[in-house]
Order: sequence, then structure tokens, then C-alpha cells
Amino acid sequence: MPELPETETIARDLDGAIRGRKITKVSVRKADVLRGVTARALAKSLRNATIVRSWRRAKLVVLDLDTGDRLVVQPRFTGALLIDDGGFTGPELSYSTLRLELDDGRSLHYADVRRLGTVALMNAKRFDEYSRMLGIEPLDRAFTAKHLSAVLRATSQPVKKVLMEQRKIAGIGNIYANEALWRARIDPSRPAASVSLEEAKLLRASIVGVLEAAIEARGTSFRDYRDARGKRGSFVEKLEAYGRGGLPCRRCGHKLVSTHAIDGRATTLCVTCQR
DNA sequence: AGGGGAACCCGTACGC
DNA sequence: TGCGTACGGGTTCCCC
Repeated sequence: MPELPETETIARDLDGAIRGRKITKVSVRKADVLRGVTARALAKSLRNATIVRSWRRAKLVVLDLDTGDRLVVQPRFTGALLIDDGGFTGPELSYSTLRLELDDGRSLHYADVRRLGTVALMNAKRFDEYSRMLGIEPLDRAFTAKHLSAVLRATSQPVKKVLMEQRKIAGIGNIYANEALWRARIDPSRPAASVSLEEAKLLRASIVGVLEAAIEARGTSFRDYRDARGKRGSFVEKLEAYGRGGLPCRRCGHKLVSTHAIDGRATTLCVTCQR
């Protein structure tokens, strides 16, 4: 489930690997991943375009093209952007939905087992409109404790749910919301508006800290996530809350509790040290 | 405005 | 063992 650190890892890998490469051929095998563009139109727009940059916004991998268009990939749960150096055989190719052949003989695949991920082609105007709908980047300088506090004060929704709202803060999903709240010792079910400025300072530092550490570890591969080389991220070993229900809290030793009470999503917390 | 629910998709887990 | 069904999970969209 690529959240910010996983998407950042993919985008950085691709930037190093295929920046400057020209797309020579486009094959669409499963057109239902496409959004707002037909297979035919996508192929026409991408053929002979050069990839000038790969970067991340929220949980999106964005490939800037020299045509001014942007290829925007949202991997959701099982999507992966994989570079094929020529070694891909049957198994690696079986879930490929889209293949971009490059001018150096390699290919970039968008593979997605469950196909809930999406691929869109946007011109600059449309991308800006879309990006404007998304919230602040938590690793941006502007993401201060004051900013976070203002976001939280505006609603009585559970603080965990607010952290995951992409229109408010971009890139945090279920795993890192659980982790950040554990680090900050805040109960995920608390009304967001009840979080004090002092607590918001600690929460901001916890969010930034866990995201940066996860990027360092190349992400969390709990189940499906793979980077552009098909490799797993190692942050799963560092998780303190997510997936550890019933296991002892590494801070106080009490058993962590799992619930689905907030927005129907798996939440794990230490009821002793998260208040 | 904010909340609830469905749709999207298919591998996996589970029940019989 | 085989078959059928429920479930999960982020985002979008529709309706109340």
C-alpha cells in the first residue's frame, strides 16, 4: 500500500533510472486502469515523448513529459512501476497493464494485480487543478505545528481520520497515521480539535520523523508493495503499532489493542501510553 | 458542509 | 479436495 514513503521511493528510483529517456512504443493490456484517457489517446500522446522528470505529490508518482503533459500514477494497493531491463519473463509480465518501451531498450511497466490503481494523463492546467485539491505536503517547510494545529482545530473528527484526509494533509495513509500517533502518544480516536498546540508540535515531529525514517528504509512492504526494481522496503521491521495488535508495546510493555472503530479502518494503539 | 454508502478489482481466507 | 462467498483497502462519487 504505497503511502508517501513508498511513492517517494518509486519516484526517486524512476528519476534516476529513466529521466531523459524517450518513449518509443506504448502497449495497453488492461485499459480499465486508465482515467480520463482512452488507450488509443494515451498511446498517441506518449509515443515519442521524453520523460524529463519523475517526482511525487501526495501518493502519486508523476512523470513529467517534454510535451507538457504529466503521466500521473496512483498505485493504491497493489500497483507497481517496474523497470524491465530485458529480464522479465511470464510471471513478471502477467499483471502488467501498461508498458512503455524506452529508447535504450528497457521498458517501464505499470503492473497491478487488483487493478484498483489508476493511470491518468493530465495537461499542466488539469494537474494544477487536481494538485490544488490536495493538502499540504508533510515534508514541506510550511507544514509547521501551527499549520497542523489549525487543521486539527477545524473539526471534531477523530484525529487519525483527519491525518489521512488527502485534502488536508497529503500522503499519510493507515500505516503511518497509526505510527505517528503511537510516537506522539495520542489516542487516535480523540477529537482532532482536542489536540493542543503542544501536542500538535509533538505530532508534527512524529509525522515527519516516521515518514523520513520510512523513506530511508525504502518504505514498508507489509504485503504487496515493491519498488521500481521489484524489491521490498524494510520499514516493516521498524513498525511500532501497525500490524502489532496483541503484541507488547515497545514503550511500556502493555498489550497493543486493535480496533476498526475509526472509519472502519484497522487501528492499533497502546491504551496505556496513548492518551 | 459533513456523513454514509457504493463502486472499483481480484487474490486470499474461510466455510461447507 | 473443490466450490462458493466474504473481505479488504484508498479514493471518488452520489445521495441525504
